[in-house]
Amino acid sequence: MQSHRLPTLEDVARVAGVSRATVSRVVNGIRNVDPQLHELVWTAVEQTGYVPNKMARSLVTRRTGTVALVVSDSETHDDDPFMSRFFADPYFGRVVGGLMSVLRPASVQLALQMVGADGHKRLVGDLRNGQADGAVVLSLPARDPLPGLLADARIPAVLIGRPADPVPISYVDLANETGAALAADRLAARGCRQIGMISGPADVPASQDRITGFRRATARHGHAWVPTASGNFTQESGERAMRSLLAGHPQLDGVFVANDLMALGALLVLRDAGRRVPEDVAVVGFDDSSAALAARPALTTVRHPLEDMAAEAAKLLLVRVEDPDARVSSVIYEPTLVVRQSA
Amino acid sequence: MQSHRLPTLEDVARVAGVSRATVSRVVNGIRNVDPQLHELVWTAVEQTGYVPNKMARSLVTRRTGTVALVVSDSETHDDDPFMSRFFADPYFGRVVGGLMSVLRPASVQLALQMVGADGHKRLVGDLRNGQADGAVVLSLPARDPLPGLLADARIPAVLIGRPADPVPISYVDLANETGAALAADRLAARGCRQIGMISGPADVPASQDRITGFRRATARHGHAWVPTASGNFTQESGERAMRSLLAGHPQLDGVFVANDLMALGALLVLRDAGRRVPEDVAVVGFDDSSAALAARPALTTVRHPLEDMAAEAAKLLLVRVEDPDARVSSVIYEPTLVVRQSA
DNA sequence: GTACGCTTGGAGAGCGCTTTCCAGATTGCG
DNA sequence: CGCAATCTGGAAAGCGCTCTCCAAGCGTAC
Repeated sequence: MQSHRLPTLEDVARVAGVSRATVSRVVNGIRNVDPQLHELVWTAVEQTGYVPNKMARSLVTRRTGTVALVVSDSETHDDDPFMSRFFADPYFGRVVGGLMSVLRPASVQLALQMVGADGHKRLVGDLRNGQADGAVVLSLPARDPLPGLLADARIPAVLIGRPADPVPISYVDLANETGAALAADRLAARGCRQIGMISGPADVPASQDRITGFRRATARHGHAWVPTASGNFTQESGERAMRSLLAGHPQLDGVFVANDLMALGALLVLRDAGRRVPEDVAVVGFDDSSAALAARPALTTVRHPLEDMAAEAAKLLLVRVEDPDARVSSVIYEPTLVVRQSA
Repeated sequence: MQSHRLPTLEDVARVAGVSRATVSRVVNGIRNVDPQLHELVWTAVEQTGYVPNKMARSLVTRRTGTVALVVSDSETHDDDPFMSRFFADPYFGRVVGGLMSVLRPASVQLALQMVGADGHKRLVGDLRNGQADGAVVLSLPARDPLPGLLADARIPAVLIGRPADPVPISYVDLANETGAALAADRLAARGCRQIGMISGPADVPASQDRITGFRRATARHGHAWVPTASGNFTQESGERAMRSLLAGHPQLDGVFVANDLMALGALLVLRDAGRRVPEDVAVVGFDDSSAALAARPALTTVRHPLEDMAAEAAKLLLVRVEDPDARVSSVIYEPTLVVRQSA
């Protein structure tokens, strides 16, 4: 084992009896190098245990081989504890898993970045000079200025979930409206007469789309008006919303809940209220997260292929990193309904 | 906005009319620099929009300001899909959240690294020359060689969960035995006569400790023999284990389940079998994950302060990065029992 | 036999930053 | 008032790598 200093290109060159340039060419597999020299160099590399220094390489190539996963919450102050709660959400893990599935084969690193309202400028600065080659952005709140800043700075970036305001930036998203419509159709098909909805926060695009899509579809089925209570995507808020919905509309016999976690809460409240699911009240969730399977009765829900979407985002980003002038593009995934027991 | 080239130290120096060295000193807050010059330099920095280039800085300082979160699964081949499943586990998110809570205030980046059996050597190589300043290791399988390799290479590293074999490396862990004993005490206090256990995989240290601790404590309470079924920490495996346990020991009136997810499964099976919880069968889980609260009845469980532990791991790592010769240390957390409804 | 084209390896100029070493300026004290 | 001691800012040497020239070396054709 080397004492302290790690072997450098120089060392390998000396051992192999060639110049640094030649070693560099061999290591990077470039150009025509005499096969004999090629061989010679490789043995020298093995022998010295040489590993190229990433920093030095990046300094000249202007490439880091890293992309950032930016969790942006512009409404949160930088040292708020809020965001750590976000990490516990299955959402986060699914995204990471999806990203990794394409990043790892491409030998690209993933660096985690959290940024609150105050960090936007610094983040863009850091990104601009090679903190990372690009960024996948998870924009929590509505009207996040970050996508715009990123676009202005010409930093390769891909959003997961469409931006609230139109911005020239690539993104992947789910056809949330279609998904919500699927839920509405199911409820209607079951013959529900009095349909309600538990929505997410009103200012999140994905949440808005689910509301719009659900309303439009129920209207098509003859339900002019759908009572709605809103939560913030946590189980607890789902319980609260269900309680209020039930209080206002006792004959409710079908409800669409904008995510599975809230649906879980709704299920508990319904049970406590003595309603059978799905006999008395049919429930449809959204996301098809692991919670949906864990629920009793198992949740009928709209499948949200988050892993695939994250993987696609990673692919788009990689393309964009390769060619910064590539066309801005978006990929919209079609949700499907997963029928289980709750509706 | 600059056209293409970002401003460098040189540029700032020219604008301020001083040398690069002086700008560097000011930017890094070093040495005595004339307050007037200091001021001058800062305005030049603002004016040019200068952001130090991390790569160049790292190249000379040998510091990256990044630590890696290594998810090691030496039993998995590098392109197995297994690990992506791991990300969806709340465990992962809790660790990330805990790490971030100390890394972010310290302005240290977190880079995600997954590594299977084949990647160990490369990982160590990459780490050794400045991929990252150190690593927090999440070692999934038993007998992972990685901790040893890391120690040999003198790479600052901290494990979450004790290593299977003794290795000179820092770690944080939970007093799993104590936790299991807490569960046993609770079951005994409730007057359970026929106690069973659903354990995790036999080769994972944490799992072993829970088994040992539970057996020892039940023995103290006069239960010489505890029937045990094992799972792999998933809900589904918990269901299976519960079914087999119930089949073999119909008069079971108390069960300790080695994690909450499996406990969730056990609860479902018990309900299907017509057993009331906790009246007929008392159930104690482990982890106090969000699943424990979501369960009905809410799960009595052993609290596993994973976020705190991860935060501590980050602190230990930071210390070690600062002083590589710091003493190897371990921090063991004491679990507590969270009594809810299931026992 | 000379000229010309092509291949191949080496020299060397940076990439942007930190940091050591030194010279010049300033101060304190005899 | 002079000399040593102290402080400040600049020049310059790298950190390890890539990549653009350039000079040989070789083969071919005239």
